[in-house]
Amino acid sequence: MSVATVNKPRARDRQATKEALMAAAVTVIAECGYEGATTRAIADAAGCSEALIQRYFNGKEGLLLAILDKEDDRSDAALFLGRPLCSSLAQEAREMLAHSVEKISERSDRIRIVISRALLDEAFKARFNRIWIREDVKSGLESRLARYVYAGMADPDLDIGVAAEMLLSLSFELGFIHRELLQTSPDRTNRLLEQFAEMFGRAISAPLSTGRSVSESGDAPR
Amino acid sequence: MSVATVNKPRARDRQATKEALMAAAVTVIAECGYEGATTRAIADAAGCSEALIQRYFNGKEGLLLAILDKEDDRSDAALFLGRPLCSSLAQEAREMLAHSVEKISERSDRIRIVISRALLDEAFKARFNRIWIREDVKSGLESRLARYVYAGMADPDLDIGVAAEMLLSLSFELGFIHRELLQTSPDRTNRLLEQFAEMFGRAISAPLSTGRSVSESGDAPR
Amino acid sequence: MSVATVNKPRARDRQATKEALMAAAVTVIAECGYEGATTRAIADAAGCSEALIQRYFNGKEGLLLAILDKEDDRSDAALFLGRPLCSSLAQEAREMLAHSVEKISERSDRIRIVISRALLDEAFKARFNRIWIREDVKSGLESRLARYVYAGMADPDLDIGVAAEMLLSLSFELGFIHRELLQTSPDRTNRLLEQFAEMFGRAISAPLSTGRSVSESGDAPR
Amino acid sequence: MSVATVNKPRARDRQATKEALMAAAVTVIAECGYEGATTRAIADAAGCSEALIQRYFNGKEGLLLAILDKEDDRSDAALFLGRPLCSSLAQEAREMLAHSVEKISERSDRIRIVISRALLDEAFKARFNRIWIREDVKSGLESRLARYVYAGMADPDLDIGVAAEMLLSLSFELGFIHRELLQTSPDRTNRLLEQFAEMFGRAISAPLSTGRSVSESGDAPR
DNA sequence: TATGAATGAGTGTTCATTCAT
DNA sequence: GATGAATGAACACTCATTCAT
Repeated sequence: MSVATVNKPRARDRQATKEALMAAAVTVIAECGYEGATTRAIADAAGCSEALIQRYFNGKEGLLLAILDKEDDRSDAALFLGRPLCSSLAQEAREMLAHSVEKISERSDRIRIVISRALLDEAFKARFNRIWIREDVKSGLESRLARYVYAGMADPDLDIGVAAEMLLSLSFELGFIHRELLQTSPDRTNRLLEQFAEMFGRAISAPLSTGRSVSESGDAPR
Repeated sequence: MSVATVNKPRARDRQATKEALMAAAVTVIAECGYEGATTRAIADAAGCSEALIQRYFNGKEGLLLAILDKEDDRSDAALFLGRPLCSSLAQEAREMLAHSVEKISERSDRIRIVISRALLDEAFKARFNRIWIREDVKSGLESRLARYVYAGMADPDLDIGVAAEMLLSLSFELGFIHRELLQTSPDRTNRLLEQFAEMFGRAISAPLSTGRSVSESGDAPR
Repeated sequence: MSVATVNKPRARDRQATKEALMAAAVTVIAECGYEGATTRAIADAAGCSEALIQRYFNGKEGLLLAILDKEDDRSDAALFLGRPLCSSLAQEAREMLAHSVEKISERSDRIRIVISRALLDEAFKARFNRIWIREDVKSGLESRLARYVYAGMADPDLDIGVAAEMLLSLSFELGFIHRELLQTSPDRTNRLLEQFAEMFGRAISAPLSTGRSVSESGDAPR
Repeated sequence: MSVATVNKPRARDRQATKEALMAAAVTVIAECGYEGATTRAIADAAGCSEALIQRYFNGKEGLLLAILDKEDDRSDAALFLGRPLCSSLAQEAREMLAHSVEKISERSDRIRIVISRALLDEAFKARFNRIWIREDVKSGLESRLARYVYAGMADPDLDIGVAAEMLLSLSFELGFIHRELLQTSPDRTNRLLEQFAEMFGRAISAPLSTGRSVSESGDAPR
């Protein structure tokens, strides 16, 4: 009614508003937790009205789901999988781990939110797994490892699938568990990364006589 | 008068009620999430009045903290660390992983609750890490690995600390991430465990010449 | 340009849309109650935009008022009042009641809505009564009854106005209260209608003092 | 924290609070309509906290149901039915109508609320009818009328059940429709009551010859 | 003109917490 | 000490309405 009535009416751009809400939600939830993040706070952060969370996402839960669905990004893995093979398995592991750690860290807020919720909500967990478990990524990784086997660099007796799984596990450990949960410093994470890669290389390298010879000596200590 | 008071459950009840509340809280929170778990539901599950959560734990948050503190259990790691060395590194890894996976699964509810919260609450995360990162466990594990090195079974050039960290990482991956988050089946988890152990053994085994020379000295430490 | 505008539905649509909105409102309100009926649901049912409720009716309340005003339909009562007199008062009552019950049932949704609201909203009730209480209908009915008196068929000592009121009361009872509120079956309603008509006939045809003296003659008519 | 912190903590009397809430609800809903009556306003009027509406009545709807259930009062009809017979049928009708009108007017707020809602809510209507349709009252009334028949004062050929229904209909018309909906003045209501009673008496009195004689003259006026 | 994006005031409801008993 | 009645602040969500396009 008075002069100061100019309440910015926000751009009338449905898509932009939806994205502003999703970005705001990630920020606020990462800070306050899912239930701690009020729709009011999210709307304020997005610079729009609370009601739009209901209209566009069918409520707060829908907003979380939309964030989860956005996690379904096929592009960055493809990027890595398309690169030429490395000169050694250790180097391959190093680059794969480094790539993963970086990608995870870029999306760490979203991942924290989504995993935190998945741990306590069965339905959400199921949906999360449908999106998170990337069989294409795993099989892409297996293909690469298979090429090392073919090149005589990796032990043909090993289960390539398990090796791929181990690499994925280590990347999640370094990129998420250490960095986001245990708060390991970047320096230490990098050192671990280097040495995990080294060890992984040794673990699946074509057997030098060592592995065998040692097992021949097979006497248990003590 | 004084006689009649004997009828009422007294003093010792306090401790029993506290524990009933904590157990109820774990159950209810695991089911509904932390904020989804109402004090009413917890009190009902514990068979007492809501007000006691206030009195005994200084509120709901205090109850969660009490649960976290209970995680600080020094006993089961000690159990494993006290066992005799294995006949091979792969076997050592196998037993360590199996032990961890079992222990984690026994406490999976509490761990899920606590990690879910730690991911989104900085203060809680700090407290969690003070309790969760068990330097004693890690150094115990390093000691065991060192004895394999001393026995010529492990590569003395490798960083024992990193190897221990890798083993811990793999155990968390298998015991928690796969079992609780990714819902990997027990069968597949066991298969992964076997092969991770195998690969870990190869990763840190002594290389060719070294292995031999040390293994010649082959007397078990201790 | 001028040709193209013909493609767009124009001018006459305004009235059609208004009526679509009113019809939709009756349907939706009858189903969900007045406050339960959202403008969105009404607009959807009418196949147009919510904003038109604002533009055309000046808001939701205005839409209700428009519905109420439509109740002001002079035609059907006239229809009945224009018919020739019946051969008996019971028959007159029967036909009048049947006519009313039918008319009420045709408009039962609108009536339910409007009465439900009138019961709890003084202003609305006043407006409702201005429209609902049809003095013309009542006096038309009185005229008819007067003609039965004139014909010697009805007791001239009775208050014709009261008799008309009684007939109107009974028609409302049968047509609305029984059918819409008490959910009396159509069969039972019809049986009541027959006998109410019969009793009404006896009530106003008997000469005053007769009650007792005639009872001495004790033969039942019919 | 300051001096003025003394927020009356209300008597700790569950039953009293429940009744205060129900009374407040009747008042507020009668004034504002069901949906217009906010739980906040009801709680304020009752002098307690909103939360108690949820706790005690399971929400606003439950509060309305509780009000409806209170309508289930067997006592006042019994009062009337226990009285001695009157000297005439007209007098019987007069007293019955007067009694009903008075009882309805005493509870008019509750009845308005409950009927207003029943008109637009099928489930509520069903529940309302289970409580409102008092077969015991109707059969009590029939018994009384039967005694007039036995005394030779009422026509034995008439359907006593229908006569009772008519009386109940007229009482509802006078007591509720006229008084609460049409806002007929008390004076006019009383005049109608007197004459309705008179007419009812004539309607069911033992038959007179008039009926016959008038029907004999059977030519329709006009 | 008609639309639909946007809003803000206000809803019923929840819940950890307090406190008289 | 233990209870449960009571609370108030805060919640997600609704909806009639406004207004730029």
